[in-house]
Amino acid sequence: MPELPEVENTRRYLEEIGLPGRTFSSVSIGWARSVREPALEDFVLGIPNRRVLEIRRRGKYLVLPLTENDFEPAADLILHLGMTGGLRVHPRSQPAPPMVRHTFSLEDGRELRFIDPRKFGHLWLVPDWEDALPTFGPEPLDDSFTSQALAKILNARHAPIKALLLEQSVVAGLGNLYADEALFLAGIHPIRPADSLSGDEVSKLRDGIVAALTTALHHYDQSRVEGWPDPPFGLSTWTIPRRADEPCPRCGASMVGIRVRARSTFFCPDCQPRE
DNA sequence: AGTACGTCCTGATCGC
DNA sequence: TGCGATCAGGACGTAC
Repeated sequence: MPELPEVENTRRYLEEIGLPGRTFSSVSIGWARSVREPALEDFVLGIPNRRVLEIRRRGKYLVLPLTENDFEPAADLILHLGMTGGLRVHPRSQPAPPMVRHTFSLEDGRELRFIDPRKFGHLWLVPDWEDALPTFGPEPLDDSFTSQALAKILNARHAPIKALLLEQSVVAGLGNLYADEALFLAGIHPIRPADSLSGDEVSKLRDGIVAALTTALHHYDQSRVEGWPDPPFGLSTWTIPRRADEPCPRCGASMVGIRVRARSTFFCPDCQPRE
């Protein structure tokens, strides 16, 4: 699933293939419900003749400031990949892969293709992205993501720590897989109430989050992939097994699978004790 | 306000 | 072997 490392990998891919500086000529929306804002006809009218200034990321969202005069941002195009979304830039002559839901044509003869089998991805075209999206928690790869900042948030909440790690208002960019990975690296049981974590545990959790994300990013940087959904999604080379009864990579005990907030959750009962 | 759960989607996998 | 049922989960709406 596209989480922070997959979205960041996509961002770097779009930079490397030279999307910044390119101008859209048109857009084709193949699934109208993907467009969150504005109305579909206004979205389609707002794309042509606008140039991509840069490609930014906030949590799992990609933000593309667009301009008409090369300097002043005229609007922000926001892309969210949902669960199965991916972006590709191909020559228009190249056959489109399956499940392309939206196509942004570029003036250089290429197309930005939004692949999204399950249609959970979303698009916005707004004056200012910060006004269109809800409040985010800290960006976990920024210097501001300290254990003190994390503790302040977690100490005020009693829900299972796993559930809170999935909330973008707690930490921006974590999803189900990296939340499990971070808890494993920190040695913390996923259903521990957030406000029961000691300062030392919160510190280990912060480090686990950073380690899980940076390890994945390093993996993607070693060999840039076009991003989810398309193999290689190489997590199997380093992540904890997401299947019950498989051996814990650290101690060999059988991994346990439970559900937290209707999300599949895997942990090692020996490395992540309940108490 | 904090917490919990249903909903949207469809391809892959499970189970009888 | 075949086919219907279940699973997967990011974010939001609704309910308590």
